[in-house]
Amino acid sequence: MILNQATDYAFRAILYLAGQTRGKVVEAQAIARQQVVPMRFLLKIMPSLIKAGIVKSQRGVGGGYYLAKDPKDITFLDVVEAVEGPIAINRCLVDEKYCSKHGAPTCQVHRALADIQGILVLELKSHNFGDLQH
Amino acid sequence: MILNQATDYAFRAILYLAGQTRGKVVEAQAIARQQVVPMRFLLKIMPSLIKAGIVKSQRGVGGGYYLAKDPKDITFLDVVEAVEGPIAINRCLVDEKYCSKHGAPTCQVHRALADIQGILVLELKSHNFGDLQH
DNA sequence: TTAAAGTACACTTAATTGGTGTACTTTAAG
DNA sequence: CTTAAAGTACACCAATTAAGTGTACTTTAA
Repeated sequence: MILNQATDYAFRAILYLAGQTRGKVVEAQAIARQQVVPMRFLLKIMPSLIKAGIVKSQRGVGGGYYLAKDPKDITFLDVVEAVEGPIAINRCLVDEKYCSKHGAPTCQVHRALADIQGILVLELKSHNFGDLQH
Repeated sequence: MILNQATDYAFRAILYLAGQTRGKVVEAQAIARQQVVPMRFLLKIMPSLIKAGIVKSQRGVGGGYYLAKDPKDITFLDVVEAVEGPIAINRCLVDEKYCSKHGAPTCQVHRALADIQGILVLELKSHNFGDLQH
């Protein structure tokens, strides 16, 4: 029931990029140093943010990263899902084979968990990186 | 960002006990069989539910488990915390040393996460095993 | 006294986490 | 057109956690 370190680093990287003037290309080195993230690990995380359309990169000399959209359009949910994949607070919510009642509608635990997960997803969606800026 | 298997099994065990007539002692064997939980693993989980005051046990011949209180007074949060310990969606919420800004109030990611976690905890608290019974 | 039950604790195997190593590709600048 | 600074790709690794087992023990009704 915990976000992993990669997600935490992703939050910080995006927060940092959101604090730059829009479109400014920032090298990994700078993000890593400023946000106290192991540089090599950050470099491994960034591509998933790119695939998710959250940041863009520029390769070659003077390259780096910049946000692909306005910070207020980047939610916590976007970042979590980009790094960890779709949210599932219990594996029975992903794959029915893990539901001892095989076939969700009869399992009341399943229903309650789906409920709770729904609220969590909404809440993650309601926080964005624009709000964090002030 | 997922509950572990032990917690899932605990939910099912409690759901099963909640479906029995109040105070009836049910042996681990029966819970395991009915809820499709590996018996030995269940036996390892139950003591944490006992420590948390959620179930009680009777040892010896004819022994087993029964709920320590009314199902409606057992929340999902109670069970999660009994099995997994206090909830923390990010380690920076538990131990400041993991917050790159050392000292929470200045870190905006930290604040947003604390917010989200608060909602999650409330939601877990709002579901109980009495509601599941009908 | 016996056998059925829960308890305790050590162990095991596999997966996941958090990183690193090494080689590669892209690209601005000289 | 070469160089060096940057990101990318993919394989590897050590430590931790997850999920489950083995074995010995304690409690207790019959």
